[in-house]
Amino acid sequence: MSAFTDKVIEITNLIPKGKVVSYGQVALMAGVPRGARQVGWILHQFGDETPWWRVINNAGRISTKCLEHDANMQKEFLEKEGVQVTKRLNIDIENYRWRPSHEILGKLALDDQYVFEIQEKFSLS
DNA sequence: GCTATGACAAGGA
DNA sequence: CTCCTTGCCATAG
Repeated sequence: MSAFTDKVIEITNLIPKGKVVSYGQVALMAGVPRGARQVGWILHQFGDETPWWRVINNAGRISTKCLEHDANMQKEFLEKEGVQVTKRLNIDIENYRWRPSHEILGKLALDDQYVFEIQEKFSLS
């Protein structure tokens, strides 16, 4: 396992119940700003040890294709936690997005400058 | 070391 | 809003 993989799993486990994040956001926090695709790939492999259903794409849509853990299952998991999901698998991501505190970001072995950039990016919109 | 493969993202049609 | 294209980058083979 690489450091990147460890980070992704660690971060995913930090997502609070009832909140969601985008793949790109996880990648950003893991230190690879454009590693969104890898995040999806990793969650597919380690889905049994992470709350993978709290990670969706930035368009607010569920995009899993996995037969073992399909979109309908993810929809039910989220609704059970209080997250509204439409029949078209749409989610108001900005309303449920998890905005990690500076303390949490600091524990991810990231330098302060990087942490600052992340927070600045998510404080917008 | 090189190519193929995505549970993505963003911008254009 | 929905499709399509291009850019991305860690893994697998």
